[in-house]
Amino acid sequence: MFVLNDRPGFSAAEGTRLRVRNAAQKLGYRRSGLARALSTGRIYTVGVVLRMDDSHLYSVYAKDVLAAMARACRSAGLRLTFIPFPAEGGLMVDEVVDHRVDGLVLVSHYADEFARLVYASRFPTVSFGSGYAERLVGMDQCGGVREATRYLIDLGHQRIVHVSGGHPGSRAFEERRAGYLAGMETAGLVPHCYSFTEARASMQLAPQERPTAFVTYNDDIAWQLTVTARELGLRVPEDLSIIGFDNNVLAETAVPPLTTVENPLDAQAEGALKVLQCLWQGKEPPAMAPLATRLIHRQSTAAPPGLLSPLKDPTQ
Amino acid sequence: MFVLNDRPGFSAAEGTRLRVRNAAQKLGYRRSGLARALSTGRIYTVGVVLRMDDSHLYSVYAKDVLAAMARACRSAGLRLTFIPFPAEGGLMVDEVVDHRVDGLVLVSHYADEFARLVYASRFPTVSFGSGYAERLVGMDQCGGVREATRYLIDLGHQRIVHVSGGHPGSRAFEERRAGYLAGMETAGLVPHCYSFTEARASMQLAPQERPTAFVTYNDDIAWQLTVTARELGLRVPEDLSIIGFDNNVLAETAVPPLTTVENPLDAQAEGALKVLQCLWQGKEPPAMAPLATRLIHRQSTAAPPGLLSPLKDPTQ
DNA sequence: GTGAAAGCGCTAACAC
DNA sequence: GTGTTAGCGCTTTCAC
Repeated sequence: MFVLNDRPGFSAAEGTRLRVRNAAQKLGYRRSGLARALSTGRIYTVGVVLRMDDSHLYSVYAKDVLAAMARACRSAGLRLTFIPFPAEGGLMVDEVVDHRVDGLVLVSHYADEFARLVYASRFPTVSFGSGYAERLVGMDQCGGVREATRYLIDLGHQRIVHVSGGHPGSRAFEERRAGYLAGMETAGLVPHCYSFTEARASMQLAPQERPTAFVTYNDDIAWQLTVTARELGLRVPEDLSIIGFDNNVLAETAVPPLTTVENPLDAQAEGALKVLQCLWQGKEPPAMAPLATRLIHRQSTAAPPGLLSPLKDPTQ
Repeated sequence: MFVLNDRPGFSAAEGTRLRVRNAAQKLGYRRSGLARALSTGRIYTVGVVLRMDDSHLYSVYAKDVLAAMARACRSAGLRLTFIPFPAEGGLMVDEVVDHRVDGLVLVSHYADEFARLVYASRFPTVSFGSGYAERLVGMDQCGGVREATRYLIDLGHQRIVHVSGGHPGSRAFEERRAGYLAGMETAGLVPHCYSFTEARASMQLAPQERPTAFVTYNDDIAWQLTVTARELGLRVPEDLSIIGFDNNVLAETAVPPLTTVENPLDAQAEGALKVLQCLWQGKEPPAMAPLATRLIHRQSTAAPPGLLSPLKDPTQ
């Protein structure tokens, strides 16, 4: 009994200890993490609420977040329960706040109303990435995109276009856009924000008119753009520079590999867990400063075409 | 009290019912799924044990399996806990068999010794894909690859090579290989099984000597092979046909899109859950016949080069 | 040091 | 129908 529970300050002969263990095993005895959880109030499991993507099962972002959270949980001796948030229909708060997990990580964009209700329940909860503002462990998306834009400008680009993505109005959507706008404004260049369709159309303009660089919402879009460019006979990066966001597997495997803004998922995962741990100890966690992002240099960016010839009038 | 528990056969005025609900909510009352679990013996959660891939976080296969299981669980009103199986170090059986989940799904290849111990614990467990043989919900990998090989033969190929992958000795490794061997044998062709490195080297042989088609272990390898082929100046499928396995996102996005053997993950996920449900009801589930696979026709396969000219002596 | 008992928050079986 | 109670398997506290 006591040997099984490892009662502190219990000493038995090693022989006895072993015999008890064996007998227990033979009887098929397994300690119930469940009963322990009810008794201690901790089940050592965190729930990760992740929007189900209608597109390819789950996006590669979702998968990477899950992997990062899984790693962080494992280091922390925690288990991870995956709670998909259905695109339509959503989730009842009671479904998630029922103590089958010790805490919740709300990942990025899902209905804010849901997040509000979860926080209102006072259940230990933290937001991951670019989601609901309350108790958010996020990164400096705006700064990252600003740096990317700046980089293109330094290469000599002027007709730089931002290609939006994600959910309009979402934090990620707005901040990445804002980073681009800030970068352009600092350089005194006129900004253009396109949808994917508009970006595609713009590629078909005459060389003097079309954009020489795209700063995109994420790697998925950047990837699509490289494919489209190839189809249209444009070379990347010679004719067109493209920058992504996330630094996921697509950025690495694209042809050419994408210059992109790194999204520090592991750091965010650890940060999120740290917040939950504070909450479990009853302390209100300190506000987390957005994590720094950095630009990963690969082969999808270069000086704009014609830069070697004398600079022409940048009108238009 | 009873309205909160939805006691069967309890009838109160709707008004009262509502008032009670509101009061409860105001007090922040949440039903504890935990206590209920201890009481009923069901926590409505299944654990999915998935090998952590040292390579890209988790392989796309792992992600797709997780997605399929997540969908199946959701339809069944179950929650999914993700239990990563660390590549080195493994997992203690007690860690997983502790009643924080109702049952376990063991996905594909991890140490068989672990699987054996888990089954020995008599905890409700099922194997998914191509893993441990006991209570396995799998598909007909052998038949799928045989069909793929057959297809290439029908196109006129003769120098068809199998490119192995995965863990040598694992079920998946052996069965897919066996499917290839069977296909070749039926046609009276001599089989060659290469590693990825060998396959790569073979591409550099003279046109008359190099393979005209690869049947690969999975889409990841097939994808790599298309990249390698392009680097070497070989055209797919004009110079070289390639067939993958899994039909995952890589098969779709590869250039050209890959002909591949579909891995019916959703069906397997549902099957696995069905098995667990039997187990929960105390019935030993019927042995599941391997699910049928089918060949998805895309653009990475064509007749071998030179087929239009008179057939030359197929020596060598 | 070792045993007994209360209690975590539910469900299910049993009285009223 | 409606209230009461035992008990799920642990941890913790309190007696011995």
